[in-house]
Amino acid sequence: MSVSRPSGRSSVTPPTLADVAERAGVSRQTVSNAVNNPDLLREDTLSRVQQAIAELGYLPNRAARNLRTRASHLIGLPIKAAEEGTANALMDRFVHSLVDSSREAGYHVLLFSGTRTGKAVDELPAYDDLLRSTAVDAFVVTDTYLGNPQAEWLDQRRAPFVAFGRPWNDPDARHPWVDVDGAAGTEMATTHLIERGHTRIAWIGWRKDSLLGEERRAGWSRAMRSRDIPTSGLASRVEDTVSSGREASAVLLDEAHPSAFVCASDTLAMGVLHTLAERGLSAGHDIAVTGFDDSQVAQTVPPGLTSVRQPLEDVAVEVVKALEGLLGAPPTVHPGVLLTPRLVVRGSS
Amino acid sequence: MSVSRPSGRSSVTPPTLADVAERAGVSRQTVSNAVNNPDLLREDTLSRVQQAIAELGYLPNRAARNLRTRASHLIGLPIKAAEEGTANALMDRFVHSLVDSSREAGYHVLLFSGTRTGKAVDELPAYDDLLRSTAVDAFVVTDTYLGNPQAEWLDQRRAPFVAFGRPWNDPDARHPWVDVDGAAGTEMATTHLIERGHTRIAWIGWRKDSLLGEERRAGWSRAMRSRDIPTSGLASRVEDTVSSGREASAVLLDEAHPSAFVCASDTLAMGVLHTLAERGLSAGHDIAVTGFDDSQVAQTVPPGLTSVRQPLEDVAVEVVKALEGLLGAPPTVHPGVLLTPRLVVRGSS
DNA sequence: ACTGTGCGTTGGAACGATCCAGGACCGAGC
DNA sequence: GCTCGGTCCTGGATCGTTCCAACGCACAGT
Repeated sequence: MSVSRPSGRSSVTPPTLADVAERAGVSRQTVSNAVNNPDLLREDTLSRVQQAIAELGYLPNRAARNLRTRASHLIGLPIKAAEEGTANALMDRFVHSLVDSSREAGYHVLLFSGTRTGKAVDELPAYDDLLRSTAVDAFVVTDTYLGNPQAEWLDQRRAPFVAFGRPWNDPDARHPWVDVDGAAGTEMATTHLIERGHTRIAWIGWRKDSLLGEERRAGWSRAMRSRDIPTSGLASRVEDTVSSGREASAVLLDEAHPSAFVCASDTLAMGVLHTLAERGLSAGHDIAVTGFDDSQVAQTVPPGLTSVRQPLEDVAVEVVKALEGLLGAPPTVHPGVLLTPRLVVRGSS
Repeated sequence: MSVSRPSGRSSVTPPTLADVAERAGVSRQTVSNAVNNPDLLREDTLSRVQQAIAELGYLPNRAARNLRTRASHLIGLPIKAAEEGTANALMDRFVHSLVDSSREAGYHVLLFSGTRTGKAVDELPAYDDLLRSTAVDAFVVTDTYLGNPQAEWLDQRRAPFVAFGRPWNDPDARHPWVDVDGAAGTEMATTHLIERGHTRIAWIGWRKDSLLGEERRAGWSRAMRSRDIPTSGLASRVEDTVSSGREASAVLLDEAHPSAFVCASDTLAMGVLHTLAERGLSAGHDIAVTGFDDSQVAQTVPPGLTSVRQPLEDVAVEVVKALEGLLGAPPTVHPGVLLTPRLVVRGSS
């Protein structure tokens, strides 16, 4: 009952555990238990404390809790600049779902980016700082393409993190991951075109050193081969830019005479639409096109671009599940989750 | 020199201020000063402490610092779901720049969203929780359209925040804001079309209760009127969707025979492109079109959509400047900053 | 009556930083 | 020689929470 603070201060300072304790006539620890382990309290005590909490509008101070529990209840999410001139803006849906799922699990999402030195962006110091200053409990890493050092670095450091994307280059990586079955997506797109009567279906994908690109390509060739449709001369591998897609499709049209294109990205598919527009061909009517990611570009471009839509909302949910397993008590072995995309059919096919 | 912690623990626990102090042979407070007020130290002491810091790889514990200073060094940024089927994804550039500028000012960005109850999303409880639990120091609010209660609520609560967008509905709002001169943007677009020889230039914008939309419309009519070009019958006001843009442009083409369209958004402009495609007209060749926001859609759609590009990077920089003024010592009066966009010309005009 | 066994609750210590009041030291001034 | 003022540094208290050891109490077992 000691007056540990001058009265009248409550108008500027939020109420603390001690204030609630005094009002409810219990000790601080009991209030703490009421918040974190209600089961430990007798029913009448619990309700008395809860009423005091409600009356004062008490909410635990995060900094104090974080200090004591050695946890920040924050999840670090690195963001890269969206490339200009591409259709890639899929992070939006993912981020939003990640924020929602995280909140339900008691976490918030902290954004950060690497420091730019000249042109190259080095992200590792940023990870390091956040870890060492205990600013975040874990990371979500979204790029696990070949040669990306972050996942490996974090693994070595035994820093908790979950990857969106398989550990392509590291078969015995220990961290949890969630990914989307890209091959299944392109296979759906290709099968869809075959069912529409197409047989000469071209592939425009990424350079061979992109394992992600090779996987998507595998979906196309699997669908073709399972119906004994030849694929030779129908595949092209280029950079992920609109102009590359435009040039590749022009060459393919001249040399292989396809009636449809399956692309590894919406960006490449937009390149195909450029070629068609230049030649006075109509997408969907004369030549069919499918993309990948169901970007806003795919949704709005006339006549609508058929595209493979990744279940980013579900990915985020799985990522948070994995994070909970990582940070919670049970040392669960979370191997990896593979989700299946779906095809959104629009006017371009 | 007291052994305040069991040895061997340093391998798992990051070094603390006390560790650095012991190694450098100074008190904790001196280390703290070396980090926060280097001027107070004698030169040789400072370098000795700095060396100890470097050797141990010390970084201040965020939670402890936050607890003591009653600040989280976090800035809350609410995110809304990007609407499907529109071209609006402009947050990407803004967020990235905000993260970068914030880091330079010593802050990180915390994402949050409202809790969905049924269909409506109520964000105010989320703001309230973050404030009361001292999880963030300030907010950045990005939607200040009419009827948005957040800015007003925060103002009343005297919570520190900066708005991206003018306080349209509250002339005597006290908070700092940063905005882009939309009228200047549409005026540039319209003038550009006039210089290309167009005289019948139509406007497709938003419903009248959108002050933001009315401002953009004013830029169009200002450019027209300053050259004595009549505007009657050439304006349309609809919802911000692709289909609305398509329908509005179809009606305008039939009734007013414009040779060019200035649109309040890329989404509406895409609607125009749909109409043109349906009628076998060529954007840029037969009919000129301009959009607003320079979205990825504008950048990738054939033949390229001329669009007004907001200086989002600069907006973020100004927002952080305002935040620093708000949270720093000097109670600066930061009235409001208005930036000018620029026109990115592409094939559609 | 005496000892164990839970349950519900308690007060002190700790997390790691900063705030604050004051101490050691040194040269200047009378 | 003594005080004074300033610079540089120190040790204790504190922020608000959770961890930890232990305590009072009611009840069951020998």
